[in-house]
Amino acid sequence: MGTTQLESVPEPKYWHLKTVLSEALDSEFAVGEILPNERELAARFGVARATLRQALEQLELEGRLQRRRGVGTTVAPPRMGVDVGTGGQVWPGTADDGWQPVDCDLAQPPAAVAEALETGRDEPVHVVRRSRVTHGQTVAAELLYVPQSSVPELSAIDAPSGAARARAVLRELQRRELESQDRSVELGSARADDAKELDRLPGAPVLVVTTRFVAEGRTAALSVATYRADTCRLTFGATGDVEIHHGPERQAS
Amino acid sequence: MGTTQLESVPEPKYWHLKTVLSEALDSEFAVGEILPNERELAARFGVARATLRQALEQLELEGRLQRRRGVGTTVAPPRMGVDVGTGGQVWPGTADDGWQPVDCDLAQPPAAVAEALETGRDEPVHVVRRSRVTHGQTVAAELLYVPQSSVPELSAIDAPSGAARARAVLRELQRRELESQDRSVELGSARADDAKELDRLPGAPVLVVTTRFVAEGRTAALSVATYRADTCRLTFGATGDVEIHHGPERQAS
DNA sequence: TAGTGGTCTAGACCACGTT
DNA sequence: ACGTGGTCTAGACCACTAT
Repeated sequence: MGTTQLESVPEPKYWHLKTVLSEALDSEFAVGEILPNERELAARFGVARATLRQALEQLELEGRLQRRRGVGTTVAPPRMGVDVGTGGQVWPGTADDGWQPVDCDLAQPPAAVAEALETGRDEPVHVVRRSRVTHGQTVAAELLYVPQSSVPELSAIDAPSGAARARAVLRELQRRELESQDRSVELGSARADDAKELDRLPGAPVLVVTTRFVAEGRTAALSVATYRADTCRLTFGATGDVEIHHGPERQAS
Repeated sequence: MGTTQLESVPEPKYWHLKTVLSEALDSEFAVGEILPNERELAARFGVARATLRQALEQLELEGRLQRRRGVGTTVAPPRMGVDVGTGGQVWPGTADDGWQPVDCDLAQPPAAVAEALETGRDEPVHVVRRSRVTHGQTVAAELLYVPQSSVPELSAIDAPSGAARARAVLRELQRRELESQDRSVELGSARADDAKELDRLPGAPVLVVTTRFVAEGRTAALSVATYRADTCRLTFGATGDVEIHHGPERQAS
């Protein structure tokens, strides 16, 4: 037969689109460049806008694109390597690692956190909020849960709340001896408050890094940090400059 | 005024839906239970099917649901903790960690990999494929790139390819002294082949763990492992049984 | 063959940032 | 005010799994 094998394996349109766009990004666009808008791209490829969006969503998930409402779709720079677990075993706030205390108050933690901290169900704990800024961008938001028993000498008079109190809690925590820590990473979606801090929409994909700090045989603190999954590559160990990435990258003029 | 504050902050429908469903999952459904189908759920909530699907997608991303074409939507068990980086610094294949060699052949690596390996552009390297099985489920697929210079004594006669050769490459690799290794984690989407191995659709969200093995000052091997993001929580360090999770969970009868 | 989730369409309106 | 991406609808058909 003279027929070429058309769609004998019906690859989804959005998948094929994604491939085509991905190659175009490598060869025809520079980092920071603005793509044509969705309606035009859809028309150009002869698909419905929803289908085009499905392809764009995937590319954004992979960190190739950045979309902003009211602005447009731009070509994203390669993901930045963000070091997690500097030097292995240190209390939070010890190193100058880009974490900035935001505020702190006393609140009842979620049930799952209370369980990990081995505190009573209704016992309030210190909740320290911090945000991490790298290369001028907020890449992570953290909630650090510290049981009152972990910082017994904290004076309530110092500051009732706010960044000053956050620093005080961290300072008291660092006076204890850190036995060990363990960490886990999983995929999540940004809660409304985290999303705002990270300059993303609610539900945006994030990498949730949970760290448990152990001192004197007990969980002395629990950190839940949410990193922007689109722009961050979490690195562990010495050098964080390994670049495993797609093709050529140029800079927008 | 007698008006209640209706939608003064117009929260998206799918977002609200997600919240409602999430609570229902906690209180009214058991792990493994099958939800009503999408058309019925959409009708029940009075939304279009696409909107309902947007909520389900998010819940699946968070590991709360599992959807299978032709079958239905089921309540997912809590994510399993998968240890990454057992004992810190060991060659792949040393520990009994659930990794199984699949096959191996000589191929030209992607440009980015060749760069990290510091091999010549067109120089073929050993590509070992392995898959990791935990609790009876394939949770990860790996491509391990090993330059020929890292396993100089590998005899070509042993086996031309296949699992036997994969084991041979690993064995030779383990004879060298491992200096250090560094690792990074980022979000990706499954390529077609990985997706098949992981029993997911192409484009499914995965956690990509890249490990660089250093021996004699050079990158002796590079591992790119893709983990199912929906079912896995990657753990680092001693105990991997910290459970930071949502509400109550029951078991399906 | 029946029922499920996956893909796709062609519209509409809304929220947001810029001008 | 305008243009962007974000949300939503009401359909249609397809691919897969189980019976």
